[in-house]
Amino acid sequence: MRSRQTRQLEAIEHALRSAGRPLAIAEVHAAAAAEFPGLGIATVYRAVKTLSDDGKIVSVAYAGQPPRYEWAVAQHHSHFICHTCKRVFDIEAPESVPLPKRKPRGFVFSGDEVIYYGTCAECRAAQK
Amino acid sequence: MRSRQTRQLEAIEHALRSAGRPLAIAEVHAAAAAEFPGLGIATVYRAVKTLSDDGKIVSVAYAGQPPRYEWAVAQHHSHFICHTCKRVFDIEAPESVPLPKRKPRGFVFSGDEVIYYGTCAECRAAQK
DNA sequence: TTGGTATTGAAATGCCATTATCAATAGAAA
DNA sequence: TTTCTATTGATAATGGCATTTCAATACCAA
Repeated sequence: MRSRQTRQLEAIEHALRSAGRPLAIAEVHAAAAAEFPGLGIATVYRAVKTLSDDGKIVSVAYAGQPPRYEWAVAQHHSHFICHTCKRVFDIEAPESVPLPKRKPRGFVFSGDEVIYYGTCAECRAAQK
Repeated sequence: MRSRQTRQLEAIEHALRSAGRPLAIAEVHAAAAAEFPGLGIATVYRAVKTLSDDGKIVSVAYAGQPPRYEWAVAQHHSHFICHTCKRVFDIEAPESVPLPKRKPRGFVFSGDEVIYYGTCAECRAAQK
């Protein structure tokens, strides 16, 4: 039961809230440590766990990458993954995704998700 | 450089080829061991690595789950993930996925992927 | 068949993200 | 302030896969 407001907590929350995209633990640590030097990695893990339990952030994980966390927003959105740097960006979700024409007998669908792949602006600039 | 054809290799290849869906290492081991009792897990890792290097199988990985491997097929397809057992099934890919209306400046898209979620027939039957 | 050696199984080892430990620190109530 | 104790940071411990090691085994060319 968290009962005290600390500077490190504020830095971590701020990092996640202002990122606008899902951050891996290492990314959260880097961003928050810029605001609060000396921040320990264990504190990041603890804070992320608390924020996750409280529903303030949600986790996202893709293909062989460590889980990432992003500030929970009501609005539905999709993700864009850069093949080069592996970072995940938020993009506007498509209006609708077609249901598969055939589904295996007995399967019940509950949702879907679209992932777009490509190269982000930074990586594209870097490889020129 | 693999230069001998062994029974364990055959069992592993057969398991992957006949599965029709991506298998985790543990699943490959279970299926192949049914055909070749005593099969070691290290052999599965070695075989999967070789098959992967040869391009005979491709790997897929989702959210917190270990990577899975499926026999490489030319045909494009999507995956269905069962929320309950976490297994991944192949399903026919949708004809087309809408491109996002707005893309961040400088991003270049190279492809997309749709993941469907739900409950598989087995798990649905089990929870009744 | 036989012999040389690639391959195997079991166990040890490596790797690394996450968690637990614990003394020191710093919120915040009084 | 002072005091109590939640929280922190450093680091050790853990847990999970994955890889390496090595003596025993079994392909397969001759």
